[in-house]
Amino acid sequence: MKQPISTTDPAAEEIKSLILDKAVDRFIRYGFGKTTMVEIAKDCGMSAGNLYRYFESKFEIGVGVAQIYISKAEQILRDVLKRPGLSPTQRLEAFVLEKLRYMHHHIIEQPNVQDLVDYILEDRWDLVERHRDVQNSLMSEILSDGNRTGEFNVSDVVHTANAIYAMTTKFRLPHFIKNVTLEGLEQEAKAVVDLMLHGLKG
Amino acid sequence: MKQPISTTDPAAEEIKSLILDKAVDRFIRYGFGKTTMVEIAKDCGMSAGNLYRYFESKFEIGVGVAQIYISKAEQILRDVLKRPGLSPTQRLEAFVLEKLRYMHHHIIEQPNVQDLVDYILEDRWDLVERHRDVQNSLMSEILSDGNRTGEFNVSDVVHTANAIYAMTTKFRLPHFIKNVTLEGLEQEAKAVVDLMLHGLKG
DNA sequence: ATATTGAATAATAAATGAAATATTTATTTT
DNA sequence: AAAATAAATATTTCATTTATTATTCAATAT
Repeated sequence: MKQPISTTDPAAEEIKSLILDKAVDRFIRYGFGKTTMVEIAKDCGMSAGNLYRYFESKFEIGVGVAQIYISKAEQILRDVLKRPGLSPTQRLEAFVLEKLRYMHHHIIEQPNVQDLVDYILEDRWDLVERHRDVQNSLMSEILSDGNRTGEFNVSDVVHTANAIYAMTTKFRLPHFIKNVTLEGLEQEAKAVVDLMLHGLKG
Repeated sequence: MKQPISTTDPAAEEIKSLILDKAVDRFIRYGFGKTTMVEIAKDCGMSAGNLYRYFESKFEIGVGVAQIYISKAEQILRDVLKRPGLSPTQRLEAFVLEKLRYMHHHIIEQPNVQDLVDYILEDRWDLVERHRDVQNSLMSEILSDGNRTGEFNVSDVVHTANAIYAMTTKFRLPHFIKNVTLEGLEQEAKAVVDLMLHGLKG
């Protein structure tokens, strides 16, 4: 088993980006399974064999594409934290809704990519965990901020961020997002956020 | 297409029960796919063709078995509502935890039946919806009771029961229950229940 | 007449082999 | 030497056949 070339070489990094760009175009149009290494290579103006100097396998190209989509989602969520003029409460709701909208958009508009990401994440639970950790870390910031302003009263922000993540699981699962309207889902998500804010006793 | 005999005939009802009993034994041991109609018929002391006087198809036998398992779950949850000496808060937590334990038990101890139920429910969304409605109706009773005692302050019990159902989705999904310990799941479920009780502002 | 059977048919799943594709390696180019 | 190719090999996929199983139905028993 031959290893790809060093990832620290800056020129190689550009070629890897090119490959991911061309691959993603194919994956969007035809899906991961229907895209061949020869096609990706041709789009990049190189031979199929040469792809293996940059990626260990077709699967690893898929991993690269999935990581791009995960990174985009994380960027959107980071932007929610930077959005000016929102109270912690509003920020928390926006956080949940933006993730829901991102998922819904890709499931509806780019089902092939969504299928690819799901397929990759089946074998790469570590990426799911890392993405969860990033989200929980961002959520912890929102909770800490709420504590600061007095809006929240959360004793263990990390523990609570985890509980919120569990509570909002449904709004990250393609199975529950397909075949229903975004509007209906948003209403349901808002109800969940409202309940987690005020509690049954409030 | 020949229809099965009338379901109001009491003798026929007993035979249908026998068929479901024998079928479930096979499904538990060998799974739905590996069980043949001839085997079920032999266990019942009849011919395969005769099964069709009682069930339209093998799939409908599966539906019958799935309904039994769903009914059992609902009975367990009804029992939680009758359990004496519990506060509404404790009842709510017990409700969520009992469903989780029932799911976990079947996923771990009887994976073949769990697979069958999942397979049937894929094509019978109506059964999922009915089961959800039953659970939400029971949860509404718990919430109303909490309002009565002053423990809860829920303005729209049905709406809130729906939100609780959404919040606890994760604890009903085989995908999230496999490969983790029941103890860990229970802790997570308790954290979710605690958060939905007190809210972030409490 | 009703219930049941067992053979006949239809549908499904498993097995096979051929074609396509991923991956490796020997060779050529830069 | 490093980079890339193109041919060689190993896997996987896909269509086709074969076998199994579900379902129907004409015949038989109750």
